Amino acid sequence: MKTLRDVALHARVSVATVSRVISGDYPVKEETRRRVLEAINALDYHPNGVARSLKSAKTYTLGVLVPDMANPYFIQIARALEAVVESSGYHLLVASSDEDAEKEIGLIKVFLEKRLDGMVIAPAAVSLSPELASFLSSTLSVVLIDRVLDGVEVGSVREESRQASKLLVRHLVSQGHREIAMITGRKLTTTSLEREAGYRDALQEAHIPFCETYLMWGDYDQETGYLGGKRFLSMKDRRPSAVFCANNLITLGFLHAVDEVGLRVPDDISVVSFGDPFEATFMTPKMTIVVQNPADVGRFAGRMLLRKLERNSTVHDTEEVVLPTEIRLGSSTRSLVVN
Amino acid sequence: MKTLRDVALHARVSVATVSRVISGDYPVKEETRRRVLEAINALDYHPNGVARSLKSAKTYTLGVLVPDMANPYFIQIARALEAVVESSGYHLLVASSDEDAEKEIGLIKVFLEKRLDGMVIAPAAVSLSPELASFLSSTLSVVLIDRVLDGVEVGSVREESRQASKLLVRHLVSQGHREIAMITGRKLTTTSLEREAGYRDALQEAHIPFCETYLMWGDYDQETGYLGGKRFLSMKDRRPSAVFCANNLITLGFLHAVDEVGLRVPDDISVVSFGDPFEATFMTPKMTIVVQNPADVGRFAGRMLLRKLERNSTVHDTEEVVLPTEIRLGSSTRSLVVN
DNA sequence: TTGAAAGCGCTAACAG
DNA sequence: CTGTTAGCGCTTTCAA
Repeated sequence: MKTLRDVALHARVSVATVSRVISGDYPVKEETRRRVLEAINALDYHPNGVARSLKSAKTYTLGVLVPDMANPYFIQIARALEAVVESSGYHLLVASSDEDAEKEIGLIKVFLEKRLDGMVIAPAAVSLSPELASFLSSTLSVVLIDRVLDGVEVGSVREESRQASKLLVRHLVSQGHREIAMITGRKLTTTSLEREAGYRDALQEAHIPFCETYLMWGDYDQETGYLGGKRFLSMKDRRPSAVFCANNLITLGFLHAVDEVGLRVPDDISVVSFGDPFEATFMTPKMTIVVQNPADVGRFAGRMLLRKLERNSTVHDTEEVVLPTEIRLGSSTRSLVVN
Repeated sequence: MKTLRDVALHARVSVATVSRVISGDYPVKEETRRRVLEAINALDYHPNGVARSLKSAKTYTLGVLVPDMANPYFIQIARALEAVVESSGYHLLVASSDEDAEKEIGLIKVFLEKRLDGMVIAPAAVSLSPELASFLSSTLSVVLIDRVLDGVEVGSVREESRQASKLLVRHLVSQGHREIAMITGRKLTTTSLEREAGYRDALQEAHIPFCETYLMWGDYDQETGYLGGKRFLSMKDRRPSAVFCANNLITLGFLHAVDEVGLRVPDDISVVSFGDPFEATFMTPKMTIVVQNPADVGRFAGRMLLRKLERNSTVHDTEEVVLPTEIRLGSSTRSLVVN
């Protein structure tokens, strides 16, 4: 790889002059500029961004840390994020913690060592070590998405979950369902808690007693949905008449189980879930879902991060954005009410 | 951010000693090491990877350039790639050219400037400028996937496409179809050409004349599948009895169109396509597809890249891996043959 | 076992 | 308009 010095030698000028030509906003004699440009071409010179970053203390790279790269939800967030920040000249590094708190800390450290200018985190853990937490928020521009992290006082963006869950379950109730099960992800994340709360809200509202056996905790993946399906569908005497799946992947796994057992939705069992509107359209039957909007989450988070970057201040900007969601009725539930 | 110097001052040793403690493989007196470690903790010191990279000329970061971040196919390649390289201590930067040759060149330059140690490219363009091409292959470890790039003499990995396409279409023929249309992505990419060739192979084999109006070119996205569907389904007199969709996204769009027009698969029209086995399982009806295996593509490419990195040589390793594919029959085609 | 010092390639004063 | 030079933070001889 060629360096500034090589170019300078070739063009018979100083490194400073070459640097000036490249940066563009310095007065350079036309003839000199031409010679330098020529040398750059002749030598296949590509500026060394590493050296530049060391000097300027800016990498123009941001990071996003998601809990699961296999989940389209987070991929879409990352895409939207990338689209927003790239227009301001930033690049995006995507990493996945695979829902592992250890790995998450490791990756945050990697981001720190790579001296990224800022990062967006969809936390796998509920909290970080106090040192890292306070260090993070004081050193870097950070925005949290989807979940909040105890002790990390920064801006955050997520989608409304509790009310949406309540509406979903209320819809089931209105159709006469009373044995309503729920399959959800790991305990104790912001979203899990909110979705469970919404579920309980709706039950309470309908005076349906909450039943421990109807609530299954697992991960936000297909495996959990599948296992949940197997469990609930095999309940001889009191098989639930409806199931609420807490995310898109769980839904897929659950439908797989339903199919395998030879049952049908909604004839044998009703299903409601969180999901992607497009995906849900191509499933059979069309699902009744809380329409999630990862692109908006990414956009908001991106803009918030850019704002922090510009102010390049460590202002305690603890804005907490909660985006509204809506539910979309499909044909995945059956009414038990006889008119 | 603290620096080595801060730590050295705090521990009352030289920067060299701190560096030695961190690197680990140097003899340091136990007492000194303890003091240094203490200082590191006390100061929240995180090594500056940028400075390290400048000094060592290694970034331990690889890049992957895909044509479309919205396509699960490439996402899965990236994931597998990441899994492979991370076990060797590398990080992965993912970027998308959005099928834009200009943008692709821009991103390659970004990768070059960031001094990534190597990169995997799924080219959007058919060729690069000769200079960049030769420069690339001589400067960096590069592996191509999915498509080949004229003039870039490096290793490549892709999935068999031509024979697979032929089998797919032959299956339709065996069921009595003769009006078989095809919807495919941009002209002139390796995979497009191979899939079209396979389609033609099968027609020729069955002595069915190739018909220009039955072949639609577009992009590898839902839009194209949708438009293709609208076009073919509205052919009054000679609507094709079967359609071959060249990738997963086109299939989704096509099915959307079928649905909108009020027709059904396979009763009104048969469909075969390239796709993800899992996805295809949850579509209705179960699709007849060429089972693609992006994870393997990612793994092979990753291992090939690591091999080059280790030899850290610019050996002209032009291995060209073509992974085998297979077709999986579903219920998305209807036999026109009366037994 | 430790310290001093020379760069890695670049930018930005400062001086001419 | 152009050149000289001092670092950015780190690793690594070379001496001590």
